[in-house]
Amino acid sequence: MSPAADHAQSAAGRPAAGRRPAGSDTRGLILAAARSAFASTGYDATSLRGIARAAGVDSALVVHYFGSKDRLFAVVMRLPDGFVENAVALAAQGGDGLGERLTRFFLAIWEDPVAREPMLALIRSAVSNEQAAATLRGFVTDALLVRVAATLEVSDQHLRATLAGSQLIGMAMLRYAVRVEPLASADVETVVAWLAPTLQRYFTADP
Amino acid sequence: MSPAADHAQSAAGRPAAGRRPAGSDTRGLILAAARSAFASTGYDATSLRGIARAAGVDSALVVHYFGSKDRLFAVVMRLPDGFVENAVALAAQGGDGLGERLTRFFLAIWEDPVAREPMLALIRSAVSNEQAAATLRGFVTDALLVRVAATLEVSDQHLRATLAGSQLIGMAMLRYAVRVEPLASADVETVVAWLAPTLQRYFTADP
DNA sequence: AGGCCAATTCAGCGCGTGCAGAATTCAGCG
DNA sequence: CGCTGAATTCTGCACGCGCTGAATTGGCCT
Repeated sequence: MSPAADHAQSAAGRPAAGRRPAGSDTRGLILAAARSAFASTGYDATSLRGIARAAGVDSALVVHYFGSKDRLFAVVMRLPDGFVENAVALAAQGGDGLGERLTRFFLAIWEDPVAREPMLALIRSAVSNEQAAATLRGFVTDALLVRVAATLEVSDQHLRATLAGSQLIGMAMLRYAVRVEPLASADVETVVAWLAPTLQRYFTADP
Repeated sequence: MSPAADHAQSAAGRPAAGRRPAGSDTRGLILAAARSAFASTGYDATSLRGIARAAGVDSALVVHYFGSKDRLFAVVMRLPDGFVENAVALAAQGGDGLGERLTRFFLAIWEDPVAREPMLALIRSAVSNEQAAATLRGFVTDALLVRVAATLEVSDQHLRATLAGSQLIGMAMLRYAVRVEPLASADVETVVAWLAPTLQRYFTADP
């Protein structure tokens, strides 16, 4: 009955199987839902079924598009293009003001809502998932900070880089993940003003 | 058959139900296993069955002793006595050298294998479990740093305290949870030498 | 108009989870 | 020696998980 709308669903019945009208980016919907789910609860505590529910879709469809939870996570985790290159370029400008430039760069990523979600997902997953921890380790050490530190002419480059990373990650945890006030609501300039000298000292101080 | 050893287990059979010989602190065994399990994987990813397996015990026994997973977690999370009091006492000694004393105190907790496990459990759970996050928030702000900062005569006490906390927690994450080198293997004095001035500046600097 | 195939849902398998209840074994006490 | 009650295990329920395979629908191309 009611043949005018019989294709979508039978009254209050099931959502009706079959292909949807063109232009409906279902894959994109799923990806967005996954991004937000992984960002807010981390890898382990996020379920394919939950993602599917949030995207208004059957959970098998998630598997259909992405193959497995692991592969979906990997897609979500792709960082914005040029991420690492930017960081290295920053360092190439020399040691003076490096602390401030790095702090600004790191904060800019977190303040950008698109880039923030993979970052949150990474931090949330790294503490309880060994694979994600390895990714974070690799990112913090190899990809970002060591290459930054290598351009400096000081001893203990690796230790200095890790210390700088510890301040940045600690800030990200309290400000964006756990949301401790008043750090969570402080404006960017205030945070930069406090952190930049710390990083500068880690990179250039004598001891 | 073999009536001499028929009470423990029937050859390679089941572990035999019933009460154990006296003096076997089973509850303590379970608690230790739980501590280590929660510390290494966080609340959500830890299962009662896993804890029971590690303790060489049936999972129902864990429930018998502790009632529920939540209650077991709560018991594990009890911090060593006088934890907070020590921190406040530290601050009462005045602003000079506060950065170093606080850093040393915080590191001492993490270096102590008994106190380390609840701390790890807290950090590992806080990022993906809202209840644990609230605990961490409360600890960082109310219990510890605010009371430390309140004894100082500077503006922005709360922000300063949170910044100090961000450096300490970031260090703990990289050094103890994710274990990024060379920070993870650096000796305590080195870490103190680098972090103490940072905290001192957060507590007393002008801007 | 008709066929192909991607998109989508459904049903279900095998597993692990937290937890409850009954059954068993034993230590300690009178 | 026999009771009692705590300690311990067994069985099982109801659920959510990741993932698979088959079925259905309907856009798109010729």
